[in-house]
Amino acid sequence: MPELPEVELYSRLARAALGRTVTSVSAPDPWFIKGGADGSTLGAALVGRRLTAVHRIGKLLLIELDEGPTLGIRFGMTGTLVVDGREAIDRLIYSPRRHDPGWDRFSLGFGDGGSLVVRDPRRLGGVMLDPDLSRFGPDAATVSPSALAAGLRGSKAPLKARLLDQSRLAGIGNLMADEVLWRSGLSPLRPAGSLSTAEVRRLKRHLGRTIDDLLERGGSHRGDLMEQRRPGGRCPRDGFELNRSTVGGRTSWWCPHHQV
DNA sequence: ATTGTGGCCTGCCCGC
DNA sequence: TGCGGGCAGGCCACAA
Repeated sequence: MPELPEVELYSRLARAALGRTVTSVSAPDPWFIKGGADGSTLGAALVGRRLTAVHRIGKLLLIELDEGPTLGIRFGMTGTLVVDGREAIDRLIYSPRRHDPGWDRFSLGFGDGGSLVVRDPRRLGGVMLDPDLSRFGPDAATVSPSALAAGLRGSKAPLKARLLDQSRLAGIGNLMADEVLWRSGLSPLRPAGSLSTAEVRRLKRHLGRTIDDLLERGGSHRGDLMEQRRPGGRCPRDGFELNRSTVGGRTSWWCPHHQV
């Protein structure tokens, strides 16, 4: 599903549209437009503008337009980005493989005939103008060790819940949280504030490596733990049967032996 | 303020 | 063969 690695790949794909001018906006699904805008306000804000920059913060894609607003795109659980008919990701877990044109929830048409399309079967994503960035914590890909420690300090919430909290640390979703905790040897149930300095360092190290690996492998579902996230699944490291329960409101799998 | 819960969305999979 | 219930999780509103 679209977590930090997927959205990073989307942002790289979106850069193919830099410098082009928007000539049309299609927003057939009012539900998909967030923040009080609608199809006509989006059209008025975007048509005639040139794409000047693409950024990412956490799971949010940001597209800047010259002398215009910033377009924010969220991908929810099943959203993909398609530029000039090309997709950034060959397969998205939990998302249907077939294609229904009705799943194209928003698109920009460019003067050269190309397009940028947000495709989202389950409609959990959305687009907005000038998203509020103040509600995001530091991006998980670039967070400093001290900022990570500050984000965990003093919290009694389960470590995994804290990692999923986008206002504390932006970009981690359910699958990557399980993968990082498994690699770090930390239980998702540990109170976030109970980690020692050494454990925070270890978490930070594995966070960086996990993001690098998943980016290279092409998605958050390509983790080493993924295949065993199922009933009867066993820890790839030591063979113990994995625990499964809901932590932070999400289905969680972890090794009862080496994740402590 | 912090933490936890439930609901939204919809396609898919399993059992009957 | 068709059908219905359960499941998936990012995000938000709301409660304690």
